[in-house]
Amino acid sequence: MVQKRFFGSSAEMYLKTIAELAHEREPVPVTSVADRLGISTVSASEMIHRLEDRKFVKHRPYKGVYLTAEGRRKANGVIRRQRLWECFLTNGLGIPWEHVHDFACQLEHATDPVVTEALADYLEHPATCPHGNPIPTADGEMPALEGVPLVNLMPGEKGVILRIHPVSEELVKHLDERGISPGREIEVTEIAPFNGPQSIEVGDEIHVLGREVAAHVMVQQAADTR
Amino acid sequence: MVQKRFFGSSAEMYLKTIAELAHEREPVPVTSVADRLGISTVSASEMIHRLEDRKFVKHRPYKGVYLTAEGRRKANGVIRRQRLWECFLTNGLGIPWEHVHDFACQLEHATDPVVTEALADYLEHPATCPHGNPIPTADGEMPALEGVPLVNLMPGEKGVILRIHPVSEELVKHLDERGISPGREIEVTEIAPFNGPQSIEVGDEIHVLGREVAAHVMVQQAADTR
DNA sequence: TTATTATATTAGGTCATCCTTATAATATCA
DNA sequence: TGATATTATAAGGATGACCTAATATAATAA
Repeated sequence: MVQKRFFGSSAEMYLKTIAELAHEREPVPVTSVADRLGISTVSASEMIHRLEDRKFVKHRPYKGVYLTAEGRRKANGVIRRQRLWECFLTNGLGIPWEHVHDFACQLEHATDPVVTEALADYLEHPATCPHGNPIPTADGEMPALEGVPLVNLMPGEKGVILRIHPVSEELVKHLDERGISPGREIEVTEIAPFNGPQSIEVGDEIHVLGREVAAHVMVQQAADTR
Repeated sequence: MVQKRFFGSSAEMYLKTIAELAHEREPVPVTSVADRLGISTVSASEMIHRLEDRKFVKHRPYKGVYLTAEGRRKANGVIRRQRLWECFLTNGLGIPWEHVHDFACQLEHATDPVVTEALADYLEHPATCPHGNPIPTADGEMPALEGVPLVNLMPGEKGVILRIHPVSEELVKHLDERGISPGREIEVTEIAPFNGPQSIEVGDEIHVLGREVAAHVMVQQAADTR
């Protein structure tokens, strides 16, 4: 029987999206939420009001949305489920890591807490998903995040890729095609003028990354040894 | 992003339900479908019309519903996903087999074909789910079913439990508590008068099963050696 | 064959989630 | 400060999946 959930997968997507956007900018503009979810701002606004009624978010008109403590807990729960599924899909089922994001996104809304925790046990409580992003704890805490956005590095600076913010499958695929994945060492060789794209050395190759893309790649910056 | 499916999980539940009820009686009365799904007959009727428009079922008023070839393929796809998940939840995650039914039911509607087949590979293509029910093939064929309903056995007749029709978690739990699970040998010791319940010997114990329940237990009947 | 029961349909509603179009309010920049 | 751009809200609709109550029709059993 199709069970009635006390709130639908849509609401979960909103909370997750707000949480993901929140550590780029807080408060999160409603417009960004709408864009990311591919819906109209009117609909997003509507839903955010409903989420506010249920005390999951706080909306400051013309500023943006914040998660409440409860909302953050819920959002982290969703993210936990998604990232655990990503681990399983990649490591268990052998699905290429650049594809698992969307599959996991479907599964995350259909996963009972009992299944989530059994899955975590089974996977031996991984610290991160295949993209390198930390997996929230069972009680809804997000582990502290390290690293700086790749886009902040200046020419000559080096680092190790920590994680890729999985905004979309296209982004992940784009990076994967350029050999950029967690653990790889990179060096910024050049930045084009006028806030232009970065040239990045990965292994023996040099790739050019737009700023938008590089903003979603987090690196552990190496001590500058020039 | 929440993807738009060309039809929702509800429709999948209808098809699955019709398929499950079909080998008890064909055509399947709309009332049975409604009962099983816990919805009104009006709603069921409505949805069945929609499914008929899409050529998944054929409805004969006052008789019941049949699946079309296409509908059966779809239904078997859903059942395949569910039963594969049941295998994983039981054998992989160690969730007790009497609990996995509902969890798998949630997951089945959120599972991409790519994931389904990767899962099947991972599980090494099991023939049956933990309840003993056959898993349809990737192209939507349901393997032939053996066995007779336990309720058909007469006192003195013996057999081996092949599978339990997973109608509900309660049914499975009820049977599990009485030691009735696939592979067990049983003997009918008595049938109470007036179409009453059966007494079943399992191991050293004797349990009494209502006819409704016993109708969902399929057995491989042993040659009568009295 | 008729009365009873089972099944189907019609009409009118609810709820969540989305939409477009139009207007109002605020922010920001020149 | 005033003009422009951004953000919010209001109004009206659409859709899918459900509901109840009332009525119509077919099946079945006395």
